Amino acid sequence: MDQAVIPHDEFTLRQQAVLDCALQLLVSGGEKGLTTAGLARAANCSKESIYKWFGDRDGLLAAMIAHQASKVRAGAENGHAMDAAQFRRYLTAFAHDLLEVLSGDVSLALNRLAIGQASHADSRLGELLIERGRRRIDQRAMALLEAGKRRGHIHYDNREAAYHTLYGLIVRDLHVRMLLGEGGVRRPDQFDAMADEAVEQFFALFGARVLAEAPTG
Amino acid sequence: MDQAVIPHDEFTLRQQAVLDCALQLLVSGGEKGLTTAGLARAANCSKESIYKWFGDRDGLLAAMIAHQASKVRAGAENGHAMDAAQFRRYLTAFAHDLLEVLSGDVSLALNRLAIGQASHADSRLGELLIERGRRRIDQRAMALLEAGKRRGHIHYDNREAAYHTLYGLIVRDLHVRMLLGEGGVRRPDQFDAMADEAVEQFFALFGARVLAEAPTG
DNA sequence: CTATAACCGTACCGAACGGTACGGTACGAT
DNA sequence: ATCGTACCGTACCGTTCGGTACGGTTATAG
Repeated sequence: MDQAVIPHDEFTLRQQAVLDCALQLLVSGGEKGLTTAGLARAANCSKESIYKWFGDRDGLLAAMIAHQASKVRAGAENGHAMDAAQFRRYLTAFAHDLLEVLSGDVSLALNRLAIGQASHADSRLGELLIERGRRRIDQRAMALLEAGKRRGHIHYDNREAAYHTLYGLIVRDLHVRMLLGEGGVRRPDQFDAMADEAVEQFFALFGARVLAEAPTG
Repeated sequence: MDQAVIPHDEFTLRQQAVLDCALQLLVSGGEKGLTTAGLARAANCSKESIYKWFGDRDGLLAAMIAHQASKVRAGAENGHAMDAAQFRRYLTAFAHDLLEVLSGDVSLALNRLAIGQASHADSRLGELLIERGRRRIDQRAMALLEAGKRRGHIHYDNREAAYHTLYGLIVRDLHVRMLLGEGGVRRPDQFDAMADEAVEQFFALFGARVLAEAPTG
């Protein structure tokens, strides 16, 4: 009652608004488009508040990552009585979601930011991005794979290896190409077909029917 | 005779030395580690020469990419009388080379640079990187696939799709993770095993024996 | 009414960087 | 000897940006 809005973050609503504004600036202008003065102007707040809330610029960037990560809900389809077709649908949905997430404006901008900061100094932004953003996707997918294996829909020896293969089949080199800004790579209208094909290939490799030639590594 | 050294570039030897120095600076310090003043100091040249040779900073970056790309030799194994085992070895070698290239210090630094510049302004560095660096790798691989198909070792309908699948099986999410600077991802000692497994899986998908379930898209 | 706290807007500072200008030097051509 | 060219090293300029300081404003508590 005294807290009508669930605190999505460790941040105030006002701070979240500022962080959203910062994300928008980052998306539209890249790293150089996000300056403390510009953010203060765009968000109608003072630079002093920004520094009080987030410490310094790196703190702001970390907060932006944390804030954005707190927005994505990890869809947990635990699959009670999941038959083969349902399992396949879940996998396809995961593939589609993954492509959607990776091709999102904010995701691309944050990944570009973290990658740009990855070399000079130990800014740990990359770790933060992986830990806060990717980890829960990985967990969701691997739980799904585990459930599929338990029900005999697929077979594998190494869960992480199987997941990484699935990831590779879905994403291929799309992520890097989008990060590089190559025109004509982002085709959300083809995500359905890409997800279908990736899952098709994944079943060809790990489907329970094909036990004959298990990868010998 | 009058030109004992083959002109690898469109650049003077002196300019190439400066570009190499710039690449080294970029590798060690990231984008912020590469300043015109710092480059002039490290390469024992004047800033004026840098600007005369390369125009401006973006010209320097483009020249660095072109210079680096001119170094990698495109290994052309056209495979006369290439039997199945030989084709498989070629594919594995390609996979290994790809992992080596993508995990190289200079490659990672240049990709980070291009990705960082990808958002703000139309710097076209990403396009340049893909066109000069990736394209010839793609060509080499697709020529190899084509030869393998012609000899009946593999089967596919769409050459590019097959290649992208091969790429995904080899690289997975390794490239992005390395770009993000995640510790413990670069394991060159495992490249052999990874290449083997990727090729194994590629044959499971596109090997000539398994014509039964062609991907219906 | 007053004190305190949070915050906005603006002004300011110092450092770094891209880019330019200039004096000095080595060297080949005439 | 002299001219032109290419280059080095340094100094310089304008701008931008991260970070700080300060005065003015709202609002809540006592």
